[in-house]
Amino acid sequence: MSGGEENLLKLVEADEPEENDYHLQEQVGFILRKAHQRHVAIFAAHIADLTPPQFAALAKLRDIGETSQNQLGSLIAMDAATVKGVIDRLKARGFVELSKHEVDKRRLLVNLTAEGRDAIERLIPVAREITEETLAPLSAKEAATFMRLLAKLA
Amino acid sequence: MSGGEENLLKLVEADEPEENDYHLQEQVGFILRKAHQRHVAIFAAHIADLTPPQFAALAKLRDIGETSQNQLGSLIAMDAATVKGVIDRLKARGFVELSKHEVDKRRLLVNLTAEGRDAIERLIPVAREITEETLAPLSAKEAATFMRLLAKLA
DNA sequence: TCAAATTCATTCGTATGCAAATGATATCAA
DNA sequence: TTGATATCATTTGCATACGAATGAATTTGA
Repeated sequence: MSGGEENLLKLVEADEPEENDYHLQEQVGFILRKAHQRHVAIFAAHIADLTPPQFAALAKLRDIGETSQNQLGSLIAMDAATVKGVIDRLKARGFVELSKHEVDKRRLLVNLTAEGRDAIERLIPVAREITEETLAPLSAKEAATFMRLLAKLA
Repeated sequence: MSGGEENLLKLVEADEPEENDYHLQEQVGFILRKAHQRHVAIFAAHIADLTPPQFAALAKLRDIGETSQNQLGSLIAMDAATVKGVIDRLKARGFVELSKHEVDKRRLLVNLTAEGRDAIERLIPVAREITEETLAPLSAKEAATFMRLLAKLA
């Protein structure tokens, strides 16, 4: 029972076998946040005049055509408050137009304008480059594995 | 040479072998954003009175002790403007205290208060649960692989 | 049928997150 | 030494992101 015993006891005290140290840098949430930050920076470097959420809205509208604002939001993972701001700004830019649903008067329909369609068609090839650059630190095989696992977490 | 030929030609027209369709749901940036959202939701469910960035600041201060605001920011991946807001709110909550650097008068030193230290010590076990729950959709082996690849992207 | 519950959208408040501009201080270099 | 640079912090402006509250319209169910 020589020196250092107290510290050792402290370590073993807890119910679970927890280490005394905690490394923020190794936590999935912290790294996830950094990886997302890096992606956004790559996106901004390629597409300066549109944010990732704005791009997502246009890309989804291209896929499915006219939809209600909330429906669009749920498809691109934005709550009602967030999607409203995104759509407002896209409307101000002339990329989407809004109209009222004839039958269900609660709904606000969103659709691409010709300009919005041109923009998204033009940007999709750039978006492919952004995806490529984001995944560049990984080999093709690693990238495939990563995408598979990431999808499970999302 | 029967019907559909024109569509086929259109597809092959481009320089690169690009598909005509673009699936937002398969883009790494979009999934990364969703995975991050899910993690933040899990975090909030476990720790209601602190955000992930606030937690990160406290955890890092616990690691390294007193530092300047900007230095802390770079360690937890926040720019100067962002870290200022986070520290301001932690100060208002009594979790950190600020002081001027004696030699370099530009620097603003940040340190944990006793209350801040208590809080972070108490929350670290909860943070381990948050990490665990975030990775729960993956097997242990998958989680290890994922963390290794994610770190390469961050 | 009609009251209760649900859905759609808006608004408000709070918290990141980053670019750009600014001011104060410190460091470097001629 | 001093003039040019660089660093630290702050502020402003803009854009997500989400909880909570609200109001309008629709759907449900007893």
